[in-house]
Amino acid sequence: MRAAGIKGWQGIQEEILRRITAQEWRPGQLIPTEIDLAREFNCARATVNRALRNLASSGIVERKRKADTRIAMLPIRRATLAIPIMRHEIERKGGGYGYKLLVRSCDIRSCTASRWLRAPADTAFLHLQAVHLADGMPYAFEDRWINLETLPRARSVDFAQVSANEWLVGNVPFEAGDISFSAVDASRDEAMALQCEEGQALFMIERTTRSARGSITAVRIVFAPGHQIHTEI
Amino acid sequence: MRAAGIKGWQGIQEEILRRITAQEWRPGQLIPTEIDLAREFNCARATVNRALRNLASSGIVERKRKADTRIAMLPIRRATLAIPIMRHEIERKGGGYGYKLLVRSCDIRSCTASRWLRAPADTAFLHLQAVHLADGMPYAFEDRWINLETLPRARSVDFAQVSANEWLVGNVPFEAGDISFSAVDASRDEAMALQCEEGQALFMIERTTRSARGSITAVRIVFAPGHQIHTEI
DNA sequence: GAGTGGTCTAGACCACTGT
DNA sequence: CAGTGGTCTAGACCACTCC
Repeated sequence: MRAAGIKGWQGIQEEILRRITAQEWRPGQLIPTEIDLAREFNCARATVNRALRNLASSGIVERKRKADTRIAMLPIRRATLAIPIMRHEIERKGGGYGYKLLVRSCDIRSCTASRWLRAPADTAFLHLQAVHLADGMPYAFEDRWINLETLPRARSVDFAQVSANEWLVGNVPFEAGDISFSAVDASRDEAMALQCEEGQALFMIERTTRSARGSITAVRIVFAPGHQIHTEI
Repeated sequence: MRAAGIKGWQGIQEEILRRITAQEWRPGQLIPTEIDLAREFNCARATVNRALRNLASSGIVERKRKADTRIAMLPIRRATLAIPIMRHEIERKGGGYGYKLLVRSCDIRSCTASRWLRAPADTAFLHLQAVHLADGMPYAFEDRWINLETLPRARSVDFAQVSANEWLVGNVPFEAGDISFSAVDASRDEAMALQCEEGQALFMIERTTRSARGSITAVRIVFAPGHQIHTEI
């Protein structure tokens, strides 16, 4: 007979969480093996596995093979946050989307961009600057470098109508990359583009993306004052 | 015979990603059912399910039951970021951790905090302000409200030695909550606590946590200038 | 070498949802 | 009502790692 209320892998997950928060299992402690838990909960090992795998992806437990059975948390949590396309984000908030290209320079060499994208120093880039608008008001300012060695097609694209953001989504092999979030004081250019005061605090996202063939693009996006991103745990 | 190189649920995932980026399957389009894919890849449906479930959790595909079979992406990506304990974060960066409690006020009523935590207007709170230090330098300033109705134990805790951050981890039932990230101009208090200029751009995290018994705590953390959080996709 | 987690399979039942 | 994804089971093999 299974304990009352323990149903499915989610039920098992909840029971494990309960034991952790009730201090029955303490941070750093090893917990029983999948087989033992399956016996206890009277279910298949795969079900326990699913629960523990999910807990591991949330950072609640750590799993290694063999005697490093399962270690309970050294408490870290993971939050997942959505990285939408700018136009979708604005339209979801009920705003009318607008886009204005400010700068488009082809075949630029930039040490900064090369280092950022870990590309050879003489790599040719397409440099773009643009503003995304919500109901006509500046929403975000985007400063982007596109690697023309790995993405020569971009050379012939006029980014006046379609933002690089959207074009890349539809035209680029699946990407990996890093993302950073931080806060910066608005530079003169950014203040001008976003119609805010110089020095105002702006939320910034920097990201690089790369494919199997090499680095693709690096972008720095600063949002109009007050922007925030939100997620639930 | 299975197609060359397609092995396991990860292989299936990669093949699906390849088809998406190769434009064989386009954003918004329905893709074959699990059963059909299992036949094609010559594997069990559970294996296909695992691949598709993972893609769904990354935001690459959307899944609904029945005819809303599987819709390929309206391209959103999800990043997961770690939410560590302040002390661990600082120590991982190689800094010596320090902590200084600035304010501790018990049985405070605050309309702002009540609204923030969706608690009744006359809820009693414990109000804390503290600074986290890395190698003696201000690292983050924390302004926290703890709901004494749901967590009366907190009343008797002296948070001078152990940060609320850590105490809560070890003493509070498993939590849900929201997190927001934004950028703010340093207030006078924050500038003082962080030894920076008033008005400087600071990275801010706001989060609330709640348990089954009700809301627990709300906290606003501002980091010293230059702080950034990082993740990979 | 033995034990553990990672994964796969073949089959099954259920819940939801569009027709 | 029928079809789809969500989940569970019982059994199996493999890779890695600790002893």
